[in-house]
Amino acid sequence: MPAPSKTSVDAIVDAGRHILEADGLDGLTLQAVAEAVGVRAPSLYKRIDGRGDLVRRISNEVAAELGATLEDAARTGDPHADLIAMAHAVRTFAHQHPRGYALLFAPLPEGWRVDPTLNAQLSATILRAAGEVAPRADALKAARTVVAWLNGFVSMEQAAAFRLSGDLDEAFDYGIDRILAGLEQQSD
Amino acid sequence: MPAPSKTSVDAIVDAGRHILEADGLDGLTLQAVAEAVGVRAPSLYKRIDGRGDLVRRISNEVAAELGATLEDAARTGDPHADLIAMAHAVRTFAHQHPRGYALLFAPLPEGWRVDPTLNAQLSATILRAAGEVAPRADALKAARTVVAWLNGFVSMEQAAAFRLSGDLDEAFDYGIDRILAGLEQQSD
DNA sequence: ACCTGAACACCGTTCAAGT
DNA sequence: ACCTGAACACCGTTCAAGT
Repeated sequence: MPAPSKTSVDAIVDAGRHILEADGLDGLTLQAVAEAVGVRAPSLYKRIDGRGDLVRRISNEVAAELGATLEDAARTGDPHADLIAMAHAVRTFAHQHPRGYALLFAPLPEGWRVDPTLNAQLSATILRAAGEVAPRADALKAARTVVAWLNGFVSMEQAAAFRLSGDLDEAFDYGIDRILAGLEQQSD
Repeated sequence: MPAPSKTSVDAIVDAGRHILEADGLDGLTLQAVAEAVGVRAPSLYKRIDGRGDLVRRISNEVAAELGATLEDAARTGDPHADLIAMAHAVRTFAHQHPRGYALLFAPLPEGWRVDPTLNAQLSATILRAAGEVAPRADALKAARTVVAWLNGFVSMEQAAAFRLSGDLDEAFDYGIDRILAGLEQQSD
């Protein structure tokens, strides 16, 4: 007599995302997830391959959403304007899903990390625009400069690492403006 | 009959740093630290206030070391050259103490975080140089741009988040060069 | 004064037993 | 086929008991 399913991978990952955002990675226990979806913790192993696998699945979902957000933001066709729009879109996304965003760049154990394919797709949109504001030969380096600054700014903002006062919105706008100016300037 | 001391705060924090670098934050258990210093786990509570307090003390030690490294790197007096030297010094430090460096910017629970005073001291050296390459009124925003990029670059490098190929040393030199160019350029 | 074993409330994970 | 309780090996933390 087969026992009827009480949950699903999707329900588990969704519950996991909510718990992650509410209680942080430490609060994301299999027992909490199990309770949220209405089973006992051991039953989760029928759908997922343990806690690391759950974290990886959550990261993948966040990365896919962030990728879609990025694509949406790059619509004018003007690479300078698109990069600014993408930067703001990423920052807004990070504000809406702080723990999920942090997961994408966290130094997690091997096998917990986001699917490299998703990460590459994420870079592609920025890479394209960066190759148009900077000399094409510098496209990858230019994209890395933008992404490093963007992720660094958002990460520090979330970790409350900007201790001194001062308007962070203004600092963000200043940063992307000055970086684009540097990339657009002809290097000798 | 008083029992003789078998360990000290310094020994505990030092052992903790070694275990952190070797096994990561998850591996930094009080049992592992206790074994390393030759006592049982409950005895640690005579010196430190639990695991969070240990993490905070380790962060503080790392921050102080990084601060000293930064000061050492800024010696030419030329702010442009000093900023480049500081950027390289931070990256080298992060390579030497990857888990400790990550701790400084990790989104840790309240009460685990590094002493704000140390964080501010850390920024001060960069802030001074940034205020000389950019207009003085933009000093704080300029410093934040450099620090965000620097921390973002190093964090992504450590999280293996730069998936595409390409020379990272070259990308690093390119990044600091272009950012300084942007900061030095007169904004209209 | 410091150290210890025992205990408690949690974890993740495995597995035999139920339906 | 899926779910469950029990069990195991770990955690952090508290505390009474030892010296």
